[in-house]
Order: sequence, then structure tokens, then C-alpha cells
Amino acid sequence: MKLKEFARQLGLSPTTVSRALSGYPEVSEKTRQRVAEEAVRLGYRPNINAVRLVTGRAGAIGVVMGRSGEFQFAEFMSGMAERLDGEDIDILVSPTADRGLTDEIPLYSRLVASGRVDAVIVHSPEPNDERIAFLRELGFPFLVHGRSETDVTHAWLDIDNEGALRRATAHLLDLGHRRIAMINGRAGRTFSLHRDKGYRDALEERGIAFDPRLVAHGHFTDELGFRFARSFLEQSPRPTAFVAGSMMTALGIYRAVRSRGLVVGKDISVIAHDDVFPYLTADNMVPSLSATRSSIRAAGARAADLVLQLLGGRAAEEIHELWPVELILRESTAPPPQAESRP
Amino acid sequence: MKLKEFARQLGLSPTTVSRALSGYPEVSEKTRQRVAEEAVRLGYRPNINAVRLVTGRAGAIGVVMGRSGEFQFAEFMSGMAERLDGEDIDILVSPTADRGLTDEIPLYSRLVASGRVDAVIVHSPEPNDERIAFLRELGFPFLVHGRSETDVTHAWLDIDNEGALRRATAHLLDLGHRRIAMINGRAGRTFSLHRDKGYRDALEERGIAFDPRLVAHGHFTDELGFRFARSFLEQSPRPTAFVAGSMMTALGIYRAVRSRGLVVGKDISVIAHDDVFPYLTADNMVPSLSATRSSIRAAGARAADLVLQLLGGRAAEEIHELWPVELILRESTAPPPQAESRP
DNA sequence: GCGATTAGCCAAATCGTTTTAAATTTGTTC
DNA sequence: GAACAAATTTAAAACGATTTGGCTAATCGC
Repeated sequence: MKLKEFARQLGLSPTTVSRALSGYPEVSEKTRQRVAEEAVRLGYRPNINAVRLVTGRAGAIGVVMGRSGEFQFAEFMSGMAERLDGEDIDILVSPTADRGLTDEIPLYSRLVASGRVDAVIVHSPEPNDERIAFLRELGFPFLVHGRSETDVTHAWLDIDNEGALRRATAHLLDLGHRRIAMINGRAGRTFSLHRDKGYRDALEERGIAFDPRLVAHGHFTDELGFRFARSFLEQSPRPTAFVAGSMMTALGIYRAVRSRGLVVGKDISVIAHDDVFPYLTADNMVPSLSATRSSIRAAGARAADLVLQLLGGRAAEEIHELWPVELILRESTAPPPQAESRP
Repeated sequence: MKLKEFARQLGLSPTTVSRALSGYPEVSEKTRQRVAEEAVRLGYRPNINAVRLVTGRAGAIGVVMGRSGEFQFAEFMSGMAERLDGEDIDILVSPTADRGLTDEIPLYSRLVASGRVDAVIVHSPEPNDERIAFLRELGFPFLVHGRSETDVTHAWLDIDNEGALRRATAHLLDLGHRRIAMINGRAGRTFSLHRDKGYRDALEERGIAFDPRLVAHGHFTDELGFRFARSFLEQSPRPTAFVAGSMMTALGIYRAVRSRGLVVGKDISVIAHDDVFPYLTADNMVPSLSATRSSIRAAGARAADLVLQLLGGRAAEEIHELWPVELILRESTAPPPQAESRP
């Protein structure tokens, strides 16, 4: 009896009050004004659960959070939260055990069926991602953060991983590097494949043969960065440069290089992808880290924005956004030892 | 007309079906069984918003997410999500601009008033935290992650920061270190004060004078770790050991030490606090990092558990949990150069 | 065998909104 | 000043569950 009571105090009907607050055109400007002011003064707020029941909207966007390794997650979500501030939309977090993507299907199924969310965001898809097909089949609104190659129409937001790695690799080649190792993300994910492609295309453009022994895939952890880098450095001839998928991987590489008595930015060049974290900055590393950069917080904010548009009725097939990636050169890249840089 | 329809198909009344599914005693075991089976078979699930409206419960726990620096956040939340899996409780994320705590009051106020959450978790409190007083006054359920010194009764879960730093510092003193610098967390927060105290108590126990020039406070970022460490290392005599509040800080310290041409684990000892992240492990650092350790993911899971108890009616004054912290010695700690270790 | 319990089930009220369809007031035109 | 249209406002019907209070039939004590 909350709206009822509030309306009574204003000498209006619940209907008019409800409409005034929701900005419907049928109510006079003067009344709307008064209602708005009194709502603030008397502290009236519609009961959110009643609103949700009657409108059939859940008032929340779902995100599935993997168990391991995803330090980017907080930044992305924080960006979402920022954009959603002021809207009456919450973020709902669902945990997953982080096994295969197939195992995630029941999770999405529950999430959708529970009616707790109006849309979900799918992260790190594969080229032929089951989750996308599944959600599309259900006709449930979703946005993919990343890309897939499926025919199924869907909204997505991604960064230009391929271009980023093409430029990073090309730059290293221009400096004179010939053996460039890559420590990429989890095998099978589209973003990893795109990075693979950018890397290979750059090599090919310059007529350098691709050597599979110089490429590794795995989670973005310092540990894998270290282990892969160590094993690459044992090769002979060893690589003179690394491209890596994350800041954590770069930390591991730095350590591996140092542990071999080599110096980053002199003996070994490194370029890594930087999602821009407040707590770990490429510029502060020693030597400062050259990086392909794109703010994942900004992506989170934009993702929330696009989901809102999707829910507002914009067609999924219209929502495709590809963000360019900056290449920022710092001290960790230099010509290889005893080699002249080429023009 | 969902429950109604489902009940009709079973030849039962909505009342009985609802009770059967919620496990009330007034319904016979046989009927309950049948209802449960048919619910699965026919795919009936109560509309969550209707349930929420009628029960008055929001079905969610709120967490306020600061904008900057909180890489621990994702792990904590992931732990919560893990525990909440299977319960019908969601996690709701609210962003904050991360200014003073006072500025957060309206945010908590909105969160509570909006009726979107049944309880909130308050992070990193101050000894006399306004948020705690505010929530208590409202009579709203909440759990504090960390501690405060307020008289206001409230539920809390914390780790023994004081003990952790006392042991870490004592260990360094036992190794023979006499000038031990501390890079602590944000000034004013209780966990920082507890660490200060543990550090100072250890010094005092051994009769070493406390030198305020050896202590710094700030966000847990690699940048501050680096800057503070650099400036400490410029002192003369310079410190021979560091204790630090986070892994990121430790990364900064390692870099600073190296940039001065010194060696961690030989010229300079380091002990940092490790919240246990899948992507950055103390054991893998070079040299491996001695650390005070406590899983923040486990804390998140337990926090969710305690909130559930709180909502289940357990008294807030009963819910106080203090977790011990391990001290794990690795390669980053050693006796100071040209000093004998003391017994 | 009878009144009192009790186990099992149900009809209807309720939660607090939005929205449909209808009623009222106001404004315009002749 | 009547007739009609347009602008406001309203009463009442959803939304889909839970829960109160009541009803029937089976069980029990004596």
C-alpha cells in the first residue's frame, strides 16, 4: 500500500502517479513536476519487485564468471557497473566451474529459465560457440564480448586482436627480429585465433617462415608466461623477441628472461597486450613494457550500453563493434643484439 | 497463470503445490514426491519476481565495488558466487566512484532503499566506520569484511593482519634485519592499522626503535610499491628488508630493488601479503616471494555463508570470525648482508 | 460409537505495481 | 451555449506467486 498511500497524499490516483513518474505523455507537465518533487520529499520509491513482476522484466544483466585466472573480469564488470549506474539495472554474477564451454550450457539454461536476468553477456567465445547457438535458439537477448564465426546472428563487441598482433609483430620484424615467440591465450578461443592470424600474417608479409615451435597457448598467468618463456629460451637459436597476450604473461616472461641472465629491451624484446589495470601498469615495469593497449573497463561500459540498446529493441544484427587497439612503444622493444635494424 | 496451470494439470490446488515445493509439513510425502517429479518433467519454475514480491525478499546480496585498484575483488566475489551457487541468491554489484567513505553513504542508502538486496557486504572498513553505523541504524542486515572498532554490534569476518605482520616482522628481525620498511595499505583502514600495529609490536618486542620514515601507506598498486621502495632505498642507511601489503606492491618493490642494482633475497629481503590469485603466484616469482598468506576466495565463500546465516536469523553479535594467516618462507628472505643472524 | 484431534487439502486474500478501458474535465468551434 | 475533440484523470484488472483461515475426512481416546 505504498503507491496507493503516496497517491492519496497527493490527491491523485495511483495511475496518474505511476504515469507521472514513468514519464508517460498522458499526464500534464504541471502534475508530473509536482509528483516528481513530492516523491523526493516524501521518499517514495516504487517497489522494485512489484515493478518487475508486472512488467515481466528482471532488471538485471547476467555475467558468467569463470573460476580461474580472470583478473580482467573485475575491470570489465566495473566498467559495466559504471555505465549501469542510474539505470535500474543490476549486474548478476553466476559462477562456473570453468571446464569446457559445453558444460556452461546448463548454466546459461538455468540463468535464462530462472527469469533473473533480461540479457546475458558471453565472454571469450570460440569460433563455433555452442553458447551463442543455444541462446539464439532460445531467443534470449545476449551480447558477445569477443567474436565467433557462427552464422547465427548475434550482437558483439570486440577489439581488433588480429590487427594488434599484426602491428606488434611487424614492428618487431622491422626492428630486425627474425625469431619471434608468441605466448597466446587459451587455445580454441577466437581471440587467440585472431592473434595467431595477425602474428602469422605479419610474418608472411615479410616472407619469414612460421615456426610452430615458437607459439604456445594457455591461461593468462604469470606461471605459464614464465614456463613457456623458459622453454622457448632453451631453443637454439633462441627467439630474440616475445609477443604475449597479457600483462601477467609479460611478468612471467620478464622473469624468465632475467633468470637466464638476459636483459629485456636489450637481448630480448617484449610486447604484451595491456587491458589497462589501475594496479599494474606497463609503463611502470622495468624496463617499461611496449604494449598493445585497449581498456577493458571501457569495453565493459560499452557492453552494458549495447545490452541496453538491445533490450531497447535495437536489432542484434546491427550491433557489431570492433575497436582498434593502440600500439605503445616503450623500452622493452629494441633491435636484436648484433643486428642492424632494417628500414 | 503458471502455477495455476501446473496445479490444474496435477489435479491439485495452487496452495498445495506451492507448499509441496517449499517443503512445508502440511503436505503428504506422497504428494510432495509427485509434485517434485512433475515439476521437473513439465519444467515448472516459480516466477522469481512474483516470489520476491510476495515474500518481500530481494534474493540478492549487495557488494559495493570501488573503481580503482581492487584486483582482490574478483576473487572475493568469485568465492561468494561459488558458495551461493544453488541457493536462490544473487550477487548484486554496485559501483562507487571511490572517494571517501562518507561519499559511499548515499550509495548504501540507495541500495537499501531500492529493496534490491537483502543484505550488503561492507569492505575495508575504518575503525569508526560511518557505513556500519548507518546500516545498523537502518536495521539492515550486513556483514563487514574486515574489522572496525565501533561499539555498534555487527557481524564480521576478518583475517589476523596484526598477527601476520607481527610474525613477518619478527622473522626478519630474527634473521638480523634492523631497518625494515613497510609499505602498507590505504591509511585509515583498519586492516592497515592492524598491520601497523603488528609491525610496531614486533619491533618493540625486540627493542628496536620505530622509525616513521620507514612506513608508507597507499593503494595496492605496482606503481606505489615501486615509488615507495625507490624512495626508501635512497635513505642512508637504507632498509635491508621490506614488508608489503600485496602482491602488486611486491612487484613494485622487486623492480625498485633491481633498478638500484640490488638483489632481492640477498641484499634486500621481502615479505608480502598474498591473497592467493590463480594468475600471480608468490612461489613463481624470481626469487620466490616469502609471504603471509590467506585465500581471499575462501573468505568470499565464507562471507556469503555468514550472510546466509544472518538472513536465517542468526544474531549479528554472534558472527565474528578471525582467520589466522600463514607465513610461508621462500627465497626472498635471507639474513641481511654482512650481518650474522641472531638466535 | 461419539466427540475431539489431526492430517491433508483448498478458496481467497495479499504483495505493490503497471496498464487497459472508461470517465471526467477542459478547450475549441460555430 | 451546445457539440465535439482533446487532454487529463481514474477504477479496476492484471502480473504469479505465498499464506491465512477454513473445510473435509481420517484417526484416536474412552
